[in-house]
Amino acid sequence: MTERQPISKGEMEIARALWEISPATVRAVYESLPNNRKMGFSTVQTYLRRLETKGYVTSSLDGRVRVYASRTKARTVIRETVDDLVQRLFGGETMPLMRHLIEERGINEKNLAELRELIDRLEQETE
Amino acid sequence: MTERQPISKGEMEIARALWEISPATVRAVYESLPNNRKMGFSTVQTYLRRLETKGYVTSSLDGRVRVYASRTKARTVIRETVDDLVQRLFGGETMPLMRHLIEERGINEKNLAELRELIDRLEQETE
DNA sequence: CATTTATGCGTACAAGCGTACGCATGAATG
DNA sequence: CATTCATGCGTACGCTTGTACGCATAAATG
Repeated sequence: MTERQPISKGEMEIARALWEISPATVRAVYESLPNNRKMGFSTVQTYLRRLETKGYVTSSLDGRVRVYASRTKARTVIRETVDDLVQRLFGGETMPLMRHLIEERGINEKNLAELRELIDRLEQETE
Repeated sequence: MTERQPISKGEMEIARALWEISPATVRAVYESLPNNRKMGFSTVQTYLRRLETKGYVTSSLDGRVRVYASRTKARTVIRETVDDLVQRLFGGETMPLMRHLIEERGINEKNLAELRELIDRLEQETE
């Protein structure tokens, strides 16, 4: 695994936006942000530039417009980020986070069903 | 809820260490850190000072040794932190994180059982 | 063609972060 | 008692982060 510089919280939002629509221009990323998330165009530009420096995205000029594309898979970034969080906040244990999610964040009917399925599947594999 | 300044990753490790053994001196916190986590005594000291400034912990002098105590409940900090993460990395959806945890982080036999229980209990409450 | 609009790119800048040193002072040890 | 050890407290310092401005230039519009 290539050693990348850690991604920051703000960069993460942009990385996420990008890998939903990659490849995309700064404007496209900017406009894809949730409406409530007020962040200037040039801020997005800076984040994308930094993400490129850090190795998370690539870019190339299409005419004179720069187009950014994800370079690191979402799964990878998520894994690294979550691992780090679990390490720092729960000493490396997964279950406390699990518990927290189930107990403190709303899980609806459908999610419950899916969760059950996931667990079933995992149990299959385990034995 | 009192508006606190956001806690940083490093501070979080120390906050966690503290609420496991609070009240505790700098040294106690320092020594409670996992062995692999190399961080200087004075760094821990600085983190605790900053945590106090930010309102996460309190302290008082016992003789000439300062004793720190948690002031914000673990649950609260965890909620804030996880909410933020889920927002930035999953656009506010809980399930993707759930899925990630189940699929990408090792969950053993016993955890599976507990998970099942949690889900059952939640299902009771839901209806 | 003149003007407005959009973009790239360089630069900025204060606040926060991670990590720590040094000094003064009080406690412990020989 | 003299020396070593531990701690509080002030301060430091380069790096990162969040947020953005300004200029040059190219494209679109009137």
